[in-house]
Amino acid sequence: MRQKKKSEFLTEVELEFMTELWALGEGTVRDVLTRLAPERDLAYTSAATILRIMEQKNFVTSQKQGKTLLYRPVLAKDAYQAKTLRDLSEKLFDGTPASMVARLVDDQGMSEDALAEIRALLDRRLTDNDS
Amino acid sequence: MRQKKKSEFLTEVELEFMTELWALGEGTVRDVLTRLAPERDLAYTSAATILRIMEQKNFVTSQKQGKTLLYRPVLAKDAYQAKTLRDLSEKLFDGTPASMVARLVDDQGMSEDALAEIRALLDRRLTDNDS
DNA sequence: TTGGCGTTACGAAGGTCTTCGTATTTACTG
DNA sequence: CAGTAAATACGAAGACCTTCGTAACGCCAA
Repeated sequence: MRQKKKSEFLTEVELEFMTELWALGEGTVRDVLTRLAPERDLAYTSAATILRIMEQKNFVTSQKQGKTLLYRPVLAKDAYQAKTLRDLSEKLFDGTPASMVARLVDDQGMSEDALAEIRALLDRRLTDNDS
Repeated sequence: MRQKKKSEFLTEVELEFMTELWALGEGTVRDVLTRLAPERDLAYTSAATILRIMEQKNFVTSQKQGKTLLYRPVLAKDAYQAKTLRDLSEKLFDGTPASMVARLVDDQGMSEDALAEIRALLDRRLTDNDS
């Protein structure tokens, strides 16, 4: 029985759950469910199933805490963000991250401050590498 | 019969096809199929099905050219890129596009050249706004 | 120990995605 | 007009995703 399709990325719902786990650091089914918007109205067993599947896919690990399972993200949010951007850059931006930034800067309502902040970050990164 | 789930984004394979259509401007099933990597080895009828579905979803339009259909993207690549970034920013970057750029810049896999290019882009944008 | 309640495990239904085979249509050629 | 080659339309299979209901499990209180 093959390990199916190496699933590298979170599905829509999995991302929804992982977002809460990242915010919490760790959490039970109940913890995550509680944090979802009230209008989400997902059955408890559905949430449990989603987390169990996420563990099968190695997106989270679990550990028994009394009678309940405590889930933890395997990958930090930072790392997953970077991974996702790399993938998107490759698939939709011809593998040139600069074109991604270009599109962001052109089309998003990014504030002057945000832009300046990013440039400062770049300067720091570039001089660091020069050393 | 409801209009199902309003599908805003391309699936994996649809993006693969749309990428070729964007590069071509327009094209037939044969045109797109020819441009795919040889090892892709997709049946002609599969390609035709994918484009037909993409038309149902309003990602492309078609027009008869002799006996064959000529497909055209509905959305320009720029516009789709922007749309995708907006969605990603919202779902994975707390709705702050600047944090997206920050993550890109932090990523160790990014080349010196790419970083310099991004800074040039930002500089241009900032001086433009100063005027 | 036993009942009860919250949790976990499992299976199934309904939907989408990807791929292909078969059948039909179309335009051209003799 | 009939035949051929290419294109289109359609249906179906198999995979995955999302959701839930039912069953089994585990802990604690009376």
